[in-house]
Amino acid sequence: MSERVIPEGGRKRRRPTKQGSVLSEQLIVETALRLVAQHGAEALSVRRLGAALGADPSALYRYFHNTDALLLALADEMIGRAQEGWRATGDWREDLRSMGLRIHACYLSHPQAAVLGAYRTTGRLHETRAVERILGILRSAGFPDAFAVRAYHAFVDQALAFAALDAAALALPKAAREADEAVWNSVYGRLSADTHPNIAAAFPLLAADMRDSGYPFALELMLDAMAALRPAAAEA
Amino acid sequence: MSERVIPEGGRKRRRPTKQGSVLSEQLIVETALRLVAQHGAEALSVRRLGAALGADPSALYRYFHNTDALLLALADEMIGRAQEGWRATGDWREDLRSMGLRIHACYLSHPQAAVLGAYRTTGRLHETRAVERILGILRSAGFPDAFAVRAYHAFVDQALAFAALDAAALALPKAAREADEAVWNSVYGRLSADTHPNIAAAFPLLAADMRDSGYPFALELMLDAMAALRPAAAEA
DNA sequence: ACCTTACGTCAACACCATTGACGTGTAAAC
DNA sequence: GTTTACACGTCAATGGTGTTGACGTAAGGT
Repeated sequence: MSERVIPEGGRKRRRPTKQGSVLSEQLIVETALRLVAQHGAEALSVRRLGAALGADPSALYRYFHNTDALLLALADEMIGRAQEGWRATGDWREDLRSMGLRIHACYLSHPQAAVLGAYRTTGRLHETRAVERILGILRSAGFPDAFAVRAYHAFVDQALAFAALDAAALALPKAAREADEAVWNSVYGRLSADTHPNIAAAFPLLAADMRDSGYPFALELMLDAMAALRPAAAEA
Repeated sequence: MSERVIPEGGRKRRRPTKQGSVLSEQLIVETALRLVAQHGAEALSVRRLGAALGADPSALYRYFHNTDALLLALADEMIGRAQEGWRATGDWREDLRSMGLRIHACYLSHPQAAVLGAYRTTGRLHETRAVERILGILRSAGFPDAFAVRAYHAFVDQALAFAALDAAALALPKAAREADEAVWNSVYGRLSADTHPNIAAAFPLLAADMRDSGYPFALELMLDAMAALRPAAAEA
């Protein structure tokens, strides 16, 4: 088939499908996200997406090289949505914090899609913009480049990793999620102080804390550590 | 089929397969892990696992309710292996560090199972032991319970989240993984300094750093921050 | 030696991603 | 205004996947 996909820029002949939809990369991405939001991640297949679009499944291959390319497009769309309306304040800690929490929150609002895309490198528009911004925050905070790069890497991966972890828990089939949650009371709440003294001593606090995401606190610890390592010359 | 699976305890009639293997839950788990380790994530399918065992694929359903149950069994096996031979040194930082790195490394060695198991709460033996140990490290380091619990949560979730993130990248089909890696050179290396000044300035460092996991550095930052928040009374 | 039944096997089902061939309608060329 | 080229939606087929019900055989208890 040599090359089936035409880049979105040069599309002219928009022929409607039998059922009347006019396809586009954008429409496909939006429909896919909607499909996932409504019926869960496992509902995303080429066949079902084709049906939801009112088109033959194989028509998608005119827009995306394969399903993986489609996933990357979904991932990038979500990064874009996370950054929508974000503004730098000039306070590096505050800017990193808000960026991290936004990414986390946005992925959690589409748990099923987050699971699919959080760990991909897309190289697409929204992603490069996010990278540029975060690097910019760190470099203009006065961190030397070598440190800024390592800090960028740790920060971004932490945000995406927690987002994926928390999203995955949310995206679990209802039965499995409830079973996992019940384990805290049915197993950890009943461990003997003889065999598990630390769990027994901390259990009430533990059960309460595990209900929420560990990300905000982990993020705060990371920012603390970065602040402590910031060159004295850069301090305000 | 009512109930096809017999719990491992009550198995008596071990009939060899046509090709002579004698199946067991343990053998299946081991073979699956070996399959994944040797031939990559894609090699793990019921059919291929059956072939590797010298048995009809459907025989597996006599041992596991479905593939999800099989993968959970793999994950449980891995938690055990991660802690095998671990010993506390009494230095809380060193103990947390070694525990975190072990979990991370162990999950990475079986990415396919890690992706599915990292965000589940099993409440099984190996898991409760790990929780007890980590809480113990923090409490006997002198952190008050309320802080120890939050720190435990952040620590564990960060280890699992990074493990899942890095494992997911490894578990990608070969083509997709290579494409993601190539993006760093083909996209980020070619961004103009006009539109993306920070990326352009930091690119060589960035490309080098992104090749490895961000976890070790993120872990170190977390330990730094915890050390700074440790009550003065507890300091040696 | 007889029963019971566990468990390995077989065949079938429903789904999946992907591809090559085909023809039609569109937009550009003249 | 007609013609022409080809983009793109459609169809059919391929080889993969997990899962299940029916079946017979050999193992274990008696």
